[in-house]
Amino acid sequence: MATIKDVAKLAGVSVATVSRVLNDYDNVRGETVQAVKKAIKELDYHPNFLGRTLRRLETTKILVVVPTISNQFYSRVVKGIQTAALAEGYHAMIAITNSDPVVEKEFIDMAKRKLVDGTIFLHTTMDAGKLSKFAASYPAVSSCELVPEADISTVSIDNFQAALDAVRFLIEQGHQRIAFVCAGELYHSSQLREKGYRAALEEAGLPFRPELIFNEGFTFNAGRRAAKRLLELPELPDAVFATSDSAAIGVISELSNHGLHVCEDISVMGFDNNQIAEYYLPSLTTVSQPQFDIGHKACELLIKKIRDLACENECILLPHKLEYRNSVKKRRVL
Amino acid sequence: MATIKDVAKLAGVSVATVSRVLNDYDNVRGETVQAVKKAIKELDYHPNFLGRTLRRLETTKILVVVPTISNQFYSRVVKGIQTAALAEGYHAMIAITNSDPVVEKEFIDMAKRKLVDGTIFLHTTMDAGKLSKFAASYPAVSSCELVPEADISTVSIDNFQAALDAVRFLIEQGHQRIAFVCAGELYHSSQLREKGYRAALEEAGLPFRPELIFNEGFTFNAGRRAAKRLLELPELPDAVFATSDSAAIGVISELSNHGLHVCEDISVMGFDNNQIAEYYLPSLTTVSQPQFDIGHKACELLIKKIRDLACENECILLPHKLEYRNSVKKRRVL
DNA sequence: CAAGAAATTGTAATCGTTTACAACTATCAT
DNA sequence: ATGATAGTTGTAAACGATTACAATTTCTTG
Repeated sequence: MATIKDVAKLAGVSVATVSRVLNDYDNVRGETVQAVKKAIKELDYHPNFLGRTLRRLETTKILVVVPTISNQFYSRVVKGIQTAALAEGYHAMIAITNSDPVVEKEFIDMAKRKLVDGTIFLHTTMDAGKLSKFAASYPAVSSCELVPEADISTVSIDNFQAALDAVRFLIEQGHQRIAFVCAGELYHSSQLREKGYRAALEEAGLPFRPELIFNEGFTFNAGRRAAKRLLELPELPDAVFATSDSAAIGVISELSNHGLHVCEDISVMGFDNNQIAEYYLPSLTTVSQPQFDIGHKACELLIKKIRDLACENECILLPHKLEYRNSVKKRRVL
Repeated sequence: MATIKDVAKLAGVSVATVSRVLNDYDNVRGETVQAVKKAIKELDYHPNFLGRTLRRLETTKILVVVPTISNQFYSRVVKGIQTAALAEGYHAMIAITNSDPVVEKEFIDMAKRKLVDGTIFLHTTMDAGKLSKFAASYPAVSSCELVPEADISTVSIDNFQAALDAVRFLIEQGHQRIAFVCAGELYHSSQLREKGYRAALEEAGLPFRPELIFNEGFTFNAGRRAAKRLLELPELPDAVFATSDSAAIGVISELSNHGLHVCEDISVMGFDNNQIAEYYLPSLTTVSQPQFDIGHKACELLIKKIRDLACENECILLPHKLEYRNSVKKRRVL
């Protein structure tokens, strides 16, 4: 493998001059530049990044810690991150943790060991204390699934308001017994959405029924499990609000297996607005999150942090939107 | 940021000794080890990876070049890669190119500049010449979407045989007019599958009808477009074989919009066996690819290459399998 | 207790680059 | 011819680790 020395020797100049050519300095004579470029080509030389990185102490890489990429939600956020990163000359590297703290720790180590300039967490298993401490010493941003009380810049939607809006809509359509499929205490977003759900019931004067809360998770199978349990209730709900599109589809799938027609017999609403929400039959009424923008903004905040670790933390909420499709029964207009 | 020097000073030893402690050498006195570890803890020191990497000229990172992660197919392959990598002490980093040659080039540069030890392409925009040249100088493996004639280790399924099996199955179920939704010349896999499709027709003595070939692509919308065109045919086909599950679902969705019932009125078969194939209504009969295993094997081959760049190239074909579900009409048993 | 062996530690070179600084060359006004 | 100036180029010291080799200390044994 050719190094800068080989190039220097072949071009008959010093390594410093080669380096200057490589970095487009304008204080090198035209002829010299040509000679160096010729040597580079001849040797098929590619500067070793580690040398530069070590010297400059910057990698122009950022790490994105993701629980999974099977979920389209995250893949869209990642795309937003990557776009913003590229625009500023950074490269986004994705680390999939499967929410395994051990794996996550390994990747965080990469950040601590300066293999990347900064880290974006789309979900972390760290608690507020650990995360705050990490963010104090290394550029980092938390997004999507936040850690309450952590001292770090964040980007997400207003999960409380989004759920409130969704359930309000269901109520407006005449639904009263509304089941809620959520992911439990482990996910802050789920808790906030549950608060929104309750707030909507309360403002409409509807009773909160604990038996309609299904703490099963975000996945398709979680939705299925919830639907199975729900079908055993003495009285069926009018509507189901699931905190993810996957779970919503799991619900629909299971209800269909039992001969129920979603929309006609029972309404189902999702969350996220993944592609599947649009493509499913019936297409899914859902809460749309600006996934790309979330990623984009998170990356911008991170780069700000990379440039000035001491800069003020920002907590950004981006707007959500209801997406009206065919899984929710419309109020009959009299 | 603390460096090894700071630790050495605080512990009252040389940097060499600290390094030995860091790397678990057994020729350091117990007390010294303790002193060094204490200093490390006190300074919250994390060895800078770049120093080590530069010295050892290995990064223990591998790069996975992916066109997209929105497609579950790739995310499962990536999971296989990551698992195999971790088992050998490597970390997989994912680079999303959107099949943009410029972006891909940037990431390939990372490999050339030694920021990673090796590269796995799940799809590349390079031609055979470029890819072969790259693979000759840098550890690399090509997988999933291969480049014909390229000199590089590969892992995939036997796309010809898989399509042959699929179409044979459709024919066995009594279908005769079988449409084919594929991705055209850009994708070698698609071409091979078309050959398999033709071979199956031929061996059954069925005519090949060019008007039943729909070169639209792998996506949901590709499937929709194909279905739209297909609905304008003077005579409807009995079955549609799509080269991806997404496209198959696009077909189903569009056909449903026109009041056709998939399975009863027309059969649809997919390819890949993504989660959606199982979850869709109707669930999708499809060709299952061993996605995890493909990734796993590809990573193994890559690590072999990293350890010995000159080792023989291997071209591995993994077994596929038909997954029988509810989108294909069964032959009536008389 | 001396001498050699073994265990432990330190010194300094090294990986491939960047960059401060010095040094050299050419140009030009005086 | 001289000195100042600007434009090029080279020298050598970083960056933060690892590691060959040398040096030191400790242990063993006759």
